[in-house]
Amino acid sequence: MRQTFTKSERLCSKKILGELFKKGSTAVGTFYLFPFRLLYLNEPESAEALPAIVITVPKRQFKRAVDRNLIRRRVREAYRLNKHLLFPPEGRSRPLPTHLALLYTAKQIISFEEIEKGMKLALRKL
RNA sequence: AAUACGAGUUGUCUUAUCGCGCCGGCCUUCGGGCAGGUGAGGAAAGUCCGGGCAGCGCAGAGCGCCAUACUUCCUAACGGGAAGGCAGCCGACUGGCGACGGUCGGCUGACAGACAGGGCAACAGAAAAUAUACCGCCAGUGGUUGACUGCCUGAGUGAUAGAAUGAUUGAAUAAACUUAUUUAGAGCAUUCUAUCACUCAGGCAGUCAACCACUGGUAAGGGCGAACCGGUGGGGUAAGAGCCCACCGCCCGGCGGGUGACCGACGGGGCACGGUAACCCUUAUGGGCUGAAAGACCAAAUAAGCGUCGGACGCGCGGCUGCUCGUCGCCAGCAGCCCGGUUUCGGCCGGGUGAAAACCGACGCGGGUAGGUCGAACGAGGUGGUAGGUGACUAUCAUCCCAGAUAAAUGAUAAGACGGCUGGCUUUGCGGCUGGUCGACAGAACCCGGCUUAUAGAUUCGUAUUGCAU
Repeated sequence: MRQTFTKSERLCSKKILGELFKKGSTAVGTFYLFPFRLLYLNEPESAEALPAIVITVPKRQFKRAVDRNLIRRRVREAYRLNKHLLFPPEGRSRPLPTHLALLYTAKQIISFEEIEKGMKLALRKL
């Protein structure tokens, strides 16, 4: 599959974001896997589309906008290059999430290889 | 050449793979696809000033609040900038006995007003705001001490003169060498007297010095302080003092120069007028408030409301008069009308009459949520030339179009180059080969003009110092 990352794959709606980050919601699945915390949401009616994702980097940890930009771009690249793992050749056992949030939780800027490693594990787990 | 300081410029590059936003073009099964173009900064940062723009507010005036504060200019505007003035500091040269000044260069300055008014000033110090007098200096008075001078008294010493006594010596005489006597002279010693000198003691007087006390003069000097009532040199004085003089500084005056801040020489005044306005205050000037999450528009959903249509349900049953129709009654239609109670009025209640509304559905309007569009990328615009201006800057001509996202693009990875640091091998050396590591500060968000702050490295110019060569 193509390694694109278009607008439809980005989660922009404030409403869905609010739903995703609402505490205690049963519809939201979550797990932690270094260096990310993942939040995801299923909506059955939109079946085979790619999920819309959002990446967050905490401002508390990284004061400079330059640093946050760098991390976000690395994470995005890691997702873009590895999102084919969401569609294993033997077929999915669980329904594909429609909305996905990637929260960067590491305390410092880490290299692209490490981010990619974590991203692969996370996508396989999904 | 190196280093330091100041002013400026710049602030990594290339290729490959996979991607992203925007633009117009083509294709499209309307989901999108294709190739092309384009895509972070000097500070995009801080959000400290100023403006554009937008909404709201707004008769006029006053008070309050905030900001600014040497002058002139620049600018859309500014708390920004330019040029200039003044003050302070530093450097070089230079004049003067000195206080202090002159010229050039650099740096710094919230640099309006302290006779409009009020307030404040720790500690130290004698004294801190109508000055004062601690030490000191000077004069006078009194006392003490000392020194000197003069006089008086007493004592001592010495000298001179006289007298007395004593021995000695010379001469003469006598006697036996020696001795005796006489005589005069000389000096010596002692004593006394007188005079003189010196020393000591005492007294009196005077002068001087030191100390103490008091009275007065003084503010030169010392000392205190952030600051204390002009400074220097001379005269003057008991000591001193603008007390007097010259100069320096200050104040006042008109004159001249400058757009102005201010400057200049001249004349006058012996000199007063302390600091703090970053305490209140005064004066002058400016400021309406809020910010693009402003604001405008489109608009799924959806509440109230409105309109149209349709449906369903309910109401209709009181009285009188007249007219019409009618053979009369009954019935029907038309027209008109109120009645009672309370109340100041408006009006209210009940009844009556008439009308409307109330229910459901559909559609439309309206409204505006999700979402979207604009605001919002041609501008106080960039670059170059010409002209004006000391300059900030302005005018004009030519030329260019240069990010536009919106949970927010401008990237990720790899390789190489370049530069810095560093290790190894090699070379007399220049250098060569090879490995490692690092490549600053920092990411547009409505747009401009400034200010401030951050910044590895490279580089230009100027100044200073040092080294080398000539």
